[in-house]
Amino acid sequence: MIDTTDLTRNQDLVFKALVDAAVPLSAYTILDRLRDSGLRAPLQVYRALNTLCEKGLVHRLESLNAFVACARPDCHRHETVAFAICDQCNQVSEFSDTEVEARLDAWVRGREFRAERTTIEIRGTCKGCAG
Amino acid sequence: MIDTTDLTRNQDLVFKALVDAAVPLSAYTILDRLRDSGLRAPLQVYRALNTLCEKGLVHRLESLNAFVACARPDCHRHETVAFAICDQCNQVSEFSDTEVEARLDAWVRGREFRAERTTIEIRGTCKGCAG
DNA sequence: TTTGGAAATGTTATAGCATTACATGACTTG
DNA sequence: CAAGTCATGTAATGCTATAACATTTCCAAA
Ligand SMILES: [Zn+2]
Ligand SMILES: [Zn+2]
Ligand SMILES: [Zn+2]
Ligand SMILES: [Zn+2]
Repeated sequence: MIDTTDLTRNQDLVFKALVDAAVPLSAYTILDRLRDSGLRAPLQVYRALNTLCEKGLVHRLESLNAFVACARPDCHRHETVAFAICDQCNQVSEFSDTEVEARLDAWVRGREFRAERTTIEIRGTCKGCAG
Repeated sequence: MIDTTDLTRNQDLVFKALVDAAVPLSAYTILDRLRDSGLRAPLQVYRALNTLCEKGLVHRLESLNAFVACARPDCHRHETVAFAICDQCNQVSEFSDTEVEARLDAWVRGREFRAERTTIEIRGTCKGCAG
């Protein structure tokens, strides 16, 4: 289980901003929303985001250059998490698939490639927006 | 099979720069390497890259903000291509796995999500660099 | 041959994302 | 207290990508 009690002030502000948004936010959007709370510079946000990502409370979405609060407290049981991202409403669905993990792992092991971090992002349109 | 004969001047320059490099390059690195060939502005490179990506001759690597020449002339038979990227030597291995595609497709179809573009990128260390 | 449309190009400026460098402060531990 | 570590503050800079607009090239239809 993930611990949210030992966050510093800035980390807590950034995390709460992402949880409130419920959709991915860029670092600069987070900064704008936290200026009234005292944040002044991008680096304050990026530092908090780095720590939050390391703790697994936040995920970086590479194809958006944005960050989203983790939707699944147990996602750390998986090495790899996948994201389905709706380009209309920005909703993100986070999931994992052990078979996908196994196939990718088999591929890299077969080539003696040491995997550190895997990104899986599906961009498209969600059910509600396609309707 | 992919056709490389109908490229415009700028597209051809950018494509050859990527083929020569054999590793991913950022748009600005490409621009630097092509200044002697007449390119002056980022947009000239980005426009060529967009076209090359649409044709499937080039892939964008989201986790690097960089571009790489397609290594597999037949990769278009697959909706989805995966990349193993060595952070030491920058070598990229491009592959596809129909089972991975099928599992991801099953997930999105189950939620009536319409997938447009899927990114799979594995960052790590290749066999040669791990020693 | 002319003409009109589509696509590519050239150029400047600007917007958006991320890090470097350095100084300061808070807190712990011996 | 002194030293070490971690978080913070601030300014400056660098990297990535697009907007806006003018011009040129090419090709096909009239
Ligand atoms: Zn998660
Ligand atoms: Zn949607
Ligand atoms: Zn390819
Ligand atoms: Zn390597």
